[in-house]
Amino acid sequence: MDHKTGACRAWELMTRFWLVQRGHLPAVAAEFDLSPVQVHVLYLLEPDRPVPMGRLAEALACDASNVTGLVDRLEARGLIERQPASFDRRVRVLALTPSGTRVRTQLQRRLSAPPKRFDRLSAAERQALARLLERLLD
Amino acid sequence: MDHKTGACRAWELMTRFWLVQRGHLPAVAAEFDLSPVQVHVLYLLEPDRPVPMGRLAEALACDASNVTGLVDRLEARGLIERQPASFDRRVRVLALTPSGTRVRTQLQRRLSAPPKRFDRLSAAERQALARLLERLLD
DNA sequence: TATTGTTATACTCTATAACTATA
DNA sequence: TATAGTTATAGAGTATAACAATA
Repeated sequence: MDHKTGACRAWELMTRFWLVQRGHLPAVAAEFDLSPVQVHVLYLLEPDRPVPMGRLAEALACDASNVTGLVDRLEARGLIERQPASFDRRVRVLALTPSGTRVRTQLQRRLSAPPKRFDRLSAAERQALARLLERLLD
Repeated sequence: MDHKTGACRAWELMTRFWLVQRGHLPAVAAEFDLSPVQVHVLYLLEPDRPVPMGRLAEALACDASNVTGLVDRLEARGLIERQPASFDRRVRVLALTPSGTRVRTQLQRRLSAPPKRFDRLSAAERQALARLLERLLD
């Protein structure tokens, strides 16, 4: 019982954290003049790692038709571009433009900046947390 | 330096987790025939804890005008209801209906169910994680 | 005067269904 | 035949500006 309770408590807190952060995303996105989903897309597109459009739909858990418009608007802003895929002529892969790469770098820095309440944990505790999360997230 | 790196690594992983979960939300919401933001609203409305509409806008980091339509649709489905606020006649507070309370309970159970990869951590590690997260989230 | 919530408007996000090109 | 992506369409989510009621 303690076993199960412990697991649930930790996961419950992870869920709470996730939903609180979800509430912060619109404001963070607005700092970059982006929408929440645009932030998510940019986050998923790592530099020099083109992603097929279908893979994006999977990661966002949305319909493929939705990705078309999403990509249209990001492409119109010059942040990403469609490229043909060498392995299959039906597939279009997405790559960051130089401009998109710069925005993504700033975004990553912004998202990775720990909030001030992180000070509550000592260096050792932070490392312990990082190790636990690493094992949890692959 | 180790200090700062440790903090960033842990937070970076929290951020990664958050965005991965964000990708899962549409599918979870669909299980309940809800949209992601509707799940978020229901999660924020605890039973017997009426919330002013303006507070909801804050928590979602969205404009107040947006909350009107959001609440309209949830109210039309009989999950929540607007009530007058005793302390200020301009304010409308939101409360779960009995039906909304039931849906929220199921939702909470669904969201709190730890994924199978939680097995990677021992009971002691899960407790340690829960303790660290508790201190981090207030 | 300032604030809470609504309305009108416009644009983005999203899914469904039908389509094109390729496999 | 099956799959990747697009188009057309409709509805939900979102912000801005103007408004009504109340503080």
